[in-house]
Amino acid sequence: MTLKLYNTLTRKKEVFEPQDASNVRMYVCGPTVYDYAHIGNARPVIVFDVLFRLLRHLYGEDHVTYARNITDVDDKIIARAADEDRAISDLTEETTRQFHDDIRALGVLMPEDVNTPGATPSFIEPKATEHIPQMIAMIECLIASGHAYEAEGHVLFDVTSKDDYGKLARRSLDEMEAGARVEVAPYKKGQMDFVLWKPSLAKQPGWESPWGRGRPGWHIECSAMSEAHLGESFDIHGGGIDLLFPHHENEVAQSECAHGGKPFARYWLHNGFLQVEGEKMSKSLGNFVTVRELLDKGWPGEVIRFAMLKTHYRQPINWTQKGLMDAALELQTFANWTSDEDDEPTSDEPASSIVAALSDDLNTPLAVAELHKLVKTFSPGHSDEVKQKGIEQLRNSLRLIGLGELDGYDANKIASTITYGRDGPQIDEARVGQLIAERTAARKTKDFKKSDEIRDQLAEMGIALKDGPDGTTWEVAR
RNA sequence: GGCCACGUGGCGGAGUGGUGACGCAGCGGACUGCAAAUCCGUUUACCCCGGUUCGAGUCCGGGCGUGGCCUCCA
Repeated sequence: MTLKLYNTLTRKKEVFEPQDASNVRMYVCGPTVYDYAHIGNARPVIVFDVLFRLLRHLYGEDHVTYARNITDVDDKIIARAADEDRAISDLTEETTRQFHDDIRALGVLMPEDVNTPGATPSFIEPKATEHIPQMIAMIECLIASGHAYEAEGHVLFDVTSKDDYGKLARRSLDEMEAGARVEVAPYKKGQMDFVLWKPSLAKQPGWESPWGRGRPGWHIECSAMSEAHLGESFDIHGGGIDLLFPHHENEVAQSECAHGGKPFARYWLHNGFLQVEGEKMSKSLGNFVTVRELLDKGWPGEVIRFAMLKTHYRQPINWTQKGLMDAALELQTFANWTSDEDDEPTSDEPASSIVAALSDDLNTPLAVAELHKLVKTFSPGHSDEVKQKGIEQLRNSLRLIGLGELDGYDANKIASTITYGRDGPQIDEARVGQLIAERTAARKTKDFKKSDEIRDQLAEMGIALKDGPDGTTWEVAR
């Protein structure tokens, strides 16, 4: 199966050819830990989790290395900790824990899920604060090679020292300088030069360095951590499109200059942006949707994940309540088939149509369409053998996109929880049971007038009935 | 202001030079006492204006709209 990926570097869909098929390496920019992850933060985590799963499927579980960092030193963190009058490590550790809880609920693979104790880990979650020496070493190397300079306690990268600076974001220095709107710090040689290291006040977190006590600039951590865990040159670098400039451009500049011009990441993947109910998600509009809020409200992680994957990763998403509900109902179609398992699986192979869809630049919406088509191949009137094989393929295919845990899934219950809250409406279950018994009795004597009256009465109480072969069941109407 | 994306049926959302993806909703049918659920079938589309082509949602140019980056925010 050929994997094709859209490479931001070339702005084309390309056939993916790893440097070393026995060790495919991917780096993704992770969160800055100072607050709950919002739905926009969750997107790259989910998208690249699917890619990680696909790579493991295509190249073998032992032949993929994935690094997704935690940024735990940053001015936003410093400011938040100061606001809340708490220790920085306290804030970053708690936020990291919350982040892990959230994404685990979204069905995202965690290092402990894939790493074997004692073996080389295939999933690393490096922290910036644990790589300060590597950052300092890289900065020293950049100074020594004439790409960086020290000024007033800062170390800055000289963008004019790299001929092809701007190649990833496709901007020229002239354009950027013409379009710049900010005042330039007086110690900068060029207005686009960016900080590699900056001095820290006594109160701020800092590390001793050749340039005094200070802390790293924003971009250097990813260059240092990817080098430490994936090497100077690796296959895939992922992140949100918003990071393209300046963050990723500057990573390229730092790494390639520190590595004697050796190419940095070979394939750059960027996920699209997200809006909420048609508006930009912003603090000023007060429409930030955190993963935690959605989970607390009663949206299962699988629904959030599925809603995300229904849109191609490069497209913008308009995140809406209706979209979530649609996703919840659609997921029921698959859960209907996968929930009851009795037979031992004979294979863990997903359907080739789903692998093919994912292999075409991670086309998850097409993969979902293929899942529906797969269900149609076995749903009604087929032999048990065909059905069994189909269900197995469906289950394996869902697992490939991280939706393998649908046992007990109940869209109606979800809808009811969302509508009425976790405690639900006040329902007198004994009374409901009594009415249903009365109705059943009426139906037995073919007194359908009375039977329908009772059903109407229950409907007014917010109860919907289902008459099945094994009797009548009820649920909260939505 | 500069640079970059995106704009598909009532809604969501793939595709991207030549047979109407797929899902929801709607409509018709099966099932059901009637419904619900489930299953089967099915109507509706490519922002606007030019151009290229035998043929354009699909390529090119212009316009409009939305969004992103350039500046802390993903």
